[in-house]
Amino acid sequence: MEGMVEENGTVDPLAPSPDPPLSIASSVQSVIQPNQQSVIQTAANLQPMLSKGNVILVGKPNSVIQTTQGSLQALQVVEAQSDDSLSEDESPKKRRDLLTRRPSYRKILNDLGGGEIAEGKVEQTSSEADSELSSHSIPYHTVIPAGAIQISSGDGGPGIHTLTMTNSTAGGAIVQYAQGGQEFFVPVVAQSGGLSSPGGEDQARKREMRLLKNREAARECRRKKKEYIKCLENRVAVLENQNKALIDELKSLKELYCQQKTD
DNA sequence: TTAAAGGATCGTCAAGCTAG
DNA sequence: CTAGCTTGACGATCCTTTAA
Repeated sequence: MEGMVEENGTVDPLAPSPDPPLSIASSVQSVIQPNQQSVIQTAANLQPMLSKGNVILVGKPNSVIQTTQGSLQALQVVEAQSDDSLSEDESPKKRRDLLTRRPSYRKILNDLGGGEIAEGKVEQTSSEADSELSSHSIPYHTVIPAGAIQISSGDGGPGIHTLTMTNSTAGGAIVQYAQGGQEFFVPVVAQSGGLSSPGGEDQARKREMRLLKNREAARECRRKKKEYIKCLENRVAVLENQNKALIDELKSLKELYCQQKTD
């Protein structure tokens, strides 16, 4: 690929999601938007690529972007760290942590600003996520204490129309959800405290509750992850378009220059 | 048609993070 | 400090694709 910024680097997913592809006129001004906190990850030896107009200086941490307007934009350069760079005597656990731990999607998308993932379990911002949810029929349910009935209104979740409590007993109940033509059931355990029970039973109930919550949390987490990945894919597409436009612009300017030279 | 391979999804555990 | 939330990892299961 003969791209400029992307040739040797990857665009950081944390960068705010871009506006629609820049017009040529504006893209000539700056590859990196002044108000965007972009991070460009590059190969080690990427040389300055433009001699005039925009200069992108990379290759060393804490580099700076200098624009024609004379304004300086701090650039955080993330040095690619391969697995090899981790010391060998690092314990497997620590090593694993170093490799895997990353900011939460909520944090990332909060940083993104516009691309915030819906907070809470029943909000949804992206229509794609909507379709995904419907196509996978992910049960968007809410844990409620036994004995209580929660009616979900329109904004309470995508397509949850009716809720009915069945089989309500002292120990718990089955909550029945109807979503479109589908129905699904969720066992709900009575919240501890209201019932006197032997310790073991209480423990087991607590565990059930914890597992249920974690199950839902995992679902939610996976949904966020998918949405986040879609965000990234969209961003890649936009940046590729920008890149293409810039290449075309460069080409036409070159042609113009050559033409004028021969005249 | 069927078995194998590979991918997707799920539930669970564990550890980090955060709000109160 | 603690309870609850979030998320990577892992194993199990299901689903789809592909070759025989």
